Amino acid sequence: MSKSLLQLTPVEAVACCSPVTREPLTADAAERIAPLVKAIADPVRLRLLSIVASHADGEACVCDLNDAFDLSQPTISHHLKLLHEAGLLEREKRGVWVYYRVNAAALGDLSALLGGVGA
Amino acid sequence: MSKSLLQLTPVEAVACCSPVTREPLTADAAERIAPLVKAIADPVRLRLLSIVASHADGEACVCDLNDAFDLSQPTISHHLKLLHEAGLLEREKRGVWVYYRVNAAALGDLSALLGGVGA
DNA sequence: CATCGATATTGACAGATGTCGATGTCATGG
DNA sequence: CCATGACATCGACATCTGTCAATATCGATG
Repeated sequence: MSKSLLQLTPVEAVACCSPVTREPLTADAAERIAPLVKAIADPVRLRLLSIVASHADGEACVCDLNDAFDLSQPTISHHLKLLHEAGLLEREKRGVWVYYRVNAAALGDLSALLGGVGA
Repeated sequence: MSKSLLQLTPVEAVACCSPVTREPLTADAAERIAPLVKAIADPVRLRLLSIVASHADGEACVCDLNDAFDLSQPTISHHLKLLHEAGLLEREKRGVWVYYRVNAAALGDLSALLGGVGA
């Protein structure tokens, strides 16, 4: 009943791994983790994530996000899509507007993966 | 006496910032952090970092690293250079061999930046 | 149902990135 | 001082990525 590995979002595929500094990553693990890191390896996406995360109610409307950047609306939409596909942002449409909120566990897993604070 | 901002390695430029989830990143901060994230946003570099970090004595010779991959020596050298320039790996030449070790604080800062475990 | 406004998708393009083979550098050993 | 072996640099190339303008989709509203 579980999804095949290839259907997992990057976030789901990462939740399992021990910290990077503890033991050598396997090639497979690295291939699964890298897309998640890539998702935040861009200044615009870092800001998007940060704005959503620190926004009141923990969610932000796309309309707010567009205004925060000097970029076209399709470009912002593109970055939001990447963050969503990586599993870092959740998407909810309410009426005409679309709201994004961060997947809190995702950033935590990624952080633990790097810092090794977790088990 | 301090280096100008542009001379800082990505790692040095990041050590100052509050967690991504606490308050919106400024455009400047995002531009400084992104290169550090980019440095680990590649499966080969993730593995290199992981192998070095978990290696006995905390350091690894390039000769060991080359053997761990099915890639050409220049390619590994290239990735090591990127990690070094980002400030994540330190480089020491001893005789004919070159040893890399991780900048422990660097990964920690990055982890804290994402996870917000720090202040 | 015609329109409008919010968001997503498409197509195109310039620039960045990962890879390799060839070559350079530099310390060591003969 | 020449050869060798370890590592870095260079130049070329294919692919990936970020961006935009144009267009599509889809609720809401008159």
